[in-house]
Amino acid sequence: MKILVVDDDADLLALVAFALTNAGYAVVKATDAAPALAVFDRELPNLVLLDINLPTGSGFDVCKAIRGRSPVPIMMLTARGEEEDLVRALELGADDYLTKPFSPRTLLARVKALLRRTGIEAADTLTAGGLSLDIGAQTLSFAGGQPLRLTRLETRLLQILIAQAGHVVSAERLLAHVWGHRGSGDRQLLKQLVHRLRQKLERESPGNDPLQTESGVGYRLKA
Amino acid sequence: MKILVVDDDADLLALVAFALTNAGYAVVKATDAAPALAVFDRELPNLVLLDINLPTGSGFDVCKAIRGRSPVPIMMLTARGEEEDLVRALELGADDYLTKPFSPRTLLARVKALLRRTGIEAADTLTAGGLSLDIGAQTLSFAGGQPLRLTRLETRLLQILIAQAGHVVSAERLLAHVWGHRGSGDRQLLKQLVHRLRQKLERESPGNDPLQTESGVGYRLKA
DNA sequence: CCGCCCCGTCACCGTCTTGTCACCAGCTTG
DNA sequence: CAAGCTGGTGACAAGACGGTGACGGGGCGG
Repeated sequence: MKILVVDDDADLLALVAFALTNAGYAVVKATDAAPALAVFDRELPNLVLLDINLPTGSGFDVCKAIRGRSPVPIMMLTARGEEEDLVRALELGADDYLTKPFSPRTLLARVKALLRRTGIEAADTLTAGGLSLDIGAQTLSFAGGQPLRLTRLETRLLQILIAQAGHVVSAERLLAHVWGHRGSGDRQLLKQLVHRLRQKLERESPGNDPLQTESGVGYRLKA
Repeated sequence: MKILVVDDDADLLALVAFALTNAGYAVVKATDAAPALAVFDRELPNLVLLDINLPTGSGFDVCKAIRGRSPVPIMMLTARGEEEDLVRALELGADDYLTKPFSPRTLLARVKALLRRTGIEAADTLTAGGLSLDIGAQTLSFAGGQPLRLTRLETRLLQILIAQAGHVVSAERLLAHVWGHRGSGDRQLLKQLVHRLRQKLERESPGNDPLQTESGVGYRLKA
């Protein structure tokens, strides 16, 4: 589940990104109107959090532009006292709004409700390099092949590797993402998990290991 | 399809009731917390529209009380500026919310969306993969076969599985839908229900189990 | 009141998942 | 070359998970 956050206030942006990331969402950021659209086209997020006040161009234009190319749910962020703007945004196709200041808890509850409302809950698949990971169903599909069942840990491992496809992901980061802080420093866990996942992949598509070992650093998924 | 509307504003109540009635729903009304629960128990509506601000007792208590006895979808009605209350309601088990003022058109769209999402569509029969479920009669028919009698829980289980045919439905979601929040986390209930349903289906159509187990995730109905 | 059905609960079993240990090979370093 | 580190591999066991049978309480109709 990928969320685009657009706000020119760097502090707020960082806070929101932190809260969402902690809740398991992938976050992409933009601080102005034009970059926001560029990031949108590149990342195709599942939800957009959009500030009304942007340095150049307003949130309205961004809202309208996004709505012109996708039915993705949009939640506007407004300062108190901008209620009139709000109405305009809703008419332009925004789905919901949130008044600043708000707590991370509020943000998460509203984001979840909006996702539920628009029915985009579990339908998130990550794709890279001929692999397609369905996180909800815990399955992995090769380009044109039938789905392969994965375990919980294997899914978590691939989730981050596919999201970062082509880039090395450090062992520490993998450990933190798959096991939480508990597994910190235990490379053996990671060794075994990679080993077992490779066996599964090998059986499915022999002689083509997409998991590359970066000695002394971590692992990388072939792009 | 019966909808309970709870609001102390008589004008709004009349307006909402009018819009819903026109759209073909049966509407029952209440203007305060205690009567709302009484009406709920008597009428067992399929959906609840619930104002947060009530003369005596708050919408929270009503929401919690209803959620304690039924997984019926609940949509909260809030005035602008009550966002904090909203979060609490969502955490208490409300499924969606609507901010006043709203147009009748918006109301209908959201009510329909919520009913669709929770699988309680107006359609009395759901069909998928050669199975046809009559919710009102609690019967299931195979393609070309005679109807099979189901229990209440079996009907609720199949209702969501058929609505999501071909897609995995998580155990958590099944538990929430069949038992409400009470059954949360109790996989044994689900195990037994699936077991009993499979026995019934097996007797009816041997060697053809449409319920697929997705280990570690949930169940899926063959499309 | 009695029997039947629904369904919550317990117990047991086989399978799968996962943490842990042991060992090996390759590379680097002194 | 020896020692140490890193990564790959096999094996084992505890625990989780799903399937199954059985028991019994509560509600309902006869």
